[in-house]
Amino acid sequence: MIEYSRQPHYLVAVDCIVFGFDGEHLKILLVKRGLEPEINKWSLMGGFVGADESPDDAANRVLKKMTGLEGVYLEQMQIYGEPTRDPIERTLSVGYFALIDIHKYEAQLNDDYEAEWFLINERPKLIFDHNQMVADARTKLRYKAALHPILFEMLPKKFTIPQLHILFEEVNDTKIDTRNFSRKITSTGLLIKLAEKDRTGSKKGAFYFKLDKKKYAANAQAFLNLMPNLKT
Amino acid sequence: MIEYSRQPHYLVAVDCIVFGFDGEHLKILLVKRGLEPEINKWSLMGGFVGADESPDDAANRVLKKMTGLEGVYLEQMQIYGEPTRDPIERTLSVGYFALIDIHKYEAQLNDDYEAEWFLINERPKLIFDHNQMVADARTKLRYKAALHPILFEMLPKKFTIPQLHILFEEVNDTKIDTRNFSRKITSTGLLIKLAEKDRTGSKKGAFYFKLDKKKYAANAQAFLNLMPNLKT
DNA sequence: AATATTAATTGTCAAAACGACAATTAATAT
DNA sequence: ATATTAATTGTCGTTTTGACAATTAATATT
Repeated sequence: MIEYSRQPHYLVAVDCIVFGFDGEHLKILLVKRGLEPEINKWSLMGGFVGADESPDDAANRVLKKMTGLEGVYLEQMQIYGEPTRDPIERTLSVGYFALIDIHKYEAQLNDDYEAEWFLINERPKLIFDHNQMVADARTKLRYKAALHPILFEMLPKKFTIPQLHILFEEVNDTKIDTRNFSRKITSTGLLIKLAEKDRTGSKKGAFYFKLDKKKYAANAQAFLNLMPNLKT
Repeated sequence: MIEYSRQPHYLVAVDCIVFGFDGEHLKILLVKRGLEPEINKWSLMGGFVGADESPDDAANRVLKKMTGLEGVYLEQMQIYGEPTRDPIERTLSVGYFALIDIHKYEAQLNDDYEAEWFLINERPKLIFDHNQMVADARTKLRYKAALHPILFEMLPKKFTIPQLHILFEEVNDTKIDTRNFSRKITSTGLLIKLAEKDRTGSKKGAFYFKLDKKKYAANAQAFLNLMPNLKT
């Protein structure tokens, strides 16, 4: 019987930075930790990787368990593996960021877990290295969203250009010219204009759009230059 | 004494895809595996993450041990964690890709390990999921290199535009117009032209350039659009 | 019912970047 | 001296960008 003798073994966990958008601000979903140490402190959604699952499986399981949602946009970020990051026992954690439609979540809120949305800039201090994870996720979200049309994942199926516009500004923490933005985003050819208008936001109303799934899939790897290189 | 009861523990490893460039082709450095199972088969450079080191530390240690090189460009790729990827015992592996100056390595070749450079397209079948890792690394290298000036890492301190040009073509497996390429690459402002010329490649000779480290550091996060959008 | 108001959308335009392709240059080889 | 070769610099029409103006479609006000 072959074996890898005398190599140390570790716990492996996943932690998810769950991003949502309430129409005005970028938010993250946090939970009160349910086990010692640091019980009842705010933390990211996470859990240990089980014997019969991959880290990706584990992240999906954790999200399903805590939010009730399946098929969520999930992206592996990086591994956090400093030897002393968990005071109890060496644990490596795979960081993921998730983009979810905040309204979908609220619809099927699971009260078994004390979960709460926080404005990204007004979040409480988190346990362990979770603060660093959030900072990294924010950076990665910006990076990815500047090149790939992923922010749609945080909006309902039908959305308006102004909604998308605010979301882009929030994620990038900058002002973007509305006029240039709508032209650029429609020129990607990824949006299908619907007949219906959203009249809640303004007098004129803004047309709803939906995503062209085929083109979305086809453009998943291409670079789109969705963010302007602001001059001056 | 708090503990995380009854959670499974796993081995955690690192595997490195080491890229190099011989002036003509993109290559990867492989080693003959030194332990069972699959002993003497070709594999990536790897090792287990020790008790007192992070995965990043481990990757650097492995590279130092097997190539003698320190301070190598190393980037975390993703974790490979399918439950059955290692037949002996569950092992999760963090994949890294490394870019090294092939000549630097040859200079201090360490014969304790049977290491050999292979053309990226003529490599032998590798153990476990290492073939997938190489494919992923290639994709990620392309992605990153299209936006960030990292390919310099595979060239000597002094290099010529034609050298860089061939490297870009190799990495992206496409032809790039020489005339447009040299203008684009110099217009980034990242290169400093030296007085000396390389006369080995042609009659006219090509000027050597070196990297402007300051600007390189400043542009590490910016997008540069280094690859043309080939039309037709 | 006309008018003011507001936010969405479409227009304009100059500057910059892009990419196809030509011409020139600096060396060596004949 | 001339041919040859690869490096480099030029040219130019097209597309993209981003600053900013004008128009449009609705509701609210008078």
